[in-house]
Amino acid sequence: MLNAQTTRGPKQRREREKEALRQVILDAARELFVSEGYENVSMRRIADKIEYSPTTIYLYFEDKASLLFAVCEETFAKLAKRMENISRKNEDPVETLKRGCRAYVEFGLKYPNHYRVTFINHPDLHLGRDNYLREGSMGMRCYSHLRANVEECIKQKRFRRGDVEALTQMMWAGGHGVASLLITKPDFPWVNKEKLIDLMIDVLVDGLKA
Amino acid sequence: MLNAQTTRGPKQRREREKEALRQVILDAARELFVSEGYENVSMRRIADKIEYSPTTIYLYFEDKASLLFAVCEETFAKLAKRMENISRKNEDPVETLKRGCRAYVEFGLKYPNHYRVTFINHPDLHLGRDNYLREGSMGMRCYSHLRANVEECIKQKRFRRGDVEALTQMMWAGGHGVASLLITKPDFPWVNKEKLIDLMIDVLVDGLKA
DNA sequence: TAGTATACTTAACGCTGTTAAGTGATAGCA
DNA sequence: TGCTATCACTTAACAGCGTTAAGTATACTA
Repeated sequence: MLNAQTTRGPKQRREREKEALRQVILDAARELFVSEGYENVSMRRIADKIEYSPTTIYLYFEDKASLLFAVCEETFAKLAKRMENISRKNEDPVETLKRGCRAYVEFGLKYPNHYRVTFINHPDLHLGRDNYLREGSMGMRCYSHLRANVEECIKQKRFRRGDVEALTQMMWAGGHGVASLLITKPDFPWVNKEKLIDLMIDVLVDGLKA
Repeated sequence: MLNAQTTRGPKQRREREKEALRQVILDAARELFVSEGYENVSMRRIADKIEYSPTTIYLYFEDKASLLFAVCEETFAKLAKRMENISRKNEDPVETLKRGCRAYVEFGLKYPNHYRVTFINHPDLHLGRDNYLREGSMGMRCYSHLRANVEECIKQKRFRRGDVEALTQMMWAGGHGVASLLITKPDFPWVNKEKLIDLMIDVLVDGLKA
């Protein structure tokens, strides 16, 4: 029984090739989505880039939104990793929370089109396809991490208020407000971006402190 | 010279009729945009609704985005009025600021599709068509009003910090963060909406207080 | 009353996401 | 080794989109 449950053989080779093409499609889509924005990229353009016919993509992804969803999961995973690194380095929970929020906003500013499609636009939302923050997703992992941060601050009695869930959502909303406005309204006469980010985080934390 | 610079006559009548049709188009567009969202409404659907051919719309508006822009101006005007009413009623500037922010967020939640197109989505943004907050626009009027609110708080030494512009933008970002997340992620397990709104505003103001 | 300007429509262009049907190679079995 | 069925992929098409060029009546002017 040499070939039972092996990773070799023609069947396995084809499976690997399928997986490889899936990744090629995903890479092409990510590159185009990030550089030009979801709405400005057509399935035909992605197909052109990888030198396959447009319909081939549909053999690997249900539709355009699914493609976007897969790309977003990768992005979220990166962000989650980044935030977890910050937690490991720092001891003070309040400082960790601040740095985490900062990392979140700057991540958004660094990859604006990515942030757009992941946190702002949500195409086909109204159709109940809001998978981006479902249980077990990378987005939820980011949220849970932020939540743990906030919880630690409360546990150590650094905050005056105690509703973990509400406080987490408020911190998220504060970061998202700054990030999304800076991204979607680049022509507005903003004060210095870094200053605005710091101000939001500092004021929120100040307002919470015991 | 009875007819010199009069408001009557065939020429004037036609002008009035033109203006009337413009408003009919605008009303139809607003209704569809608000109930179904900008992206899900086609020019042909608007045309059907008013029983004209699609091309007629282009005699009154440059393109779909212009139509949206006109609708947004109306929305902004409503919001501006609402905020100005609050200022007139209240004496305490901090309370006024809080109520103004609250009004802003609740306005967004009441007209989510309107808020989407006005503050979140911005189609054709990347093409430099970000007219929504240009000088003299209704959007800018709202912002200026908020700014005046903040300025009054600072003048009366109710706040610890003094950068009017930065503080205004932070308050806006806080409100926008809550509004946009609640609108774009309705499936997320939010805490009570009212509570989240109040929390954000209270914590921000607390963090600013002298 | 003839001619022109105005208000609107018809038909089309080049896109879009998506799908049904078709093709050609390959793998497994007789 | 030869047949068949499966698999990976493509071609062609559908129904829709925003937008525009060209055409047609109608109403006003001279």
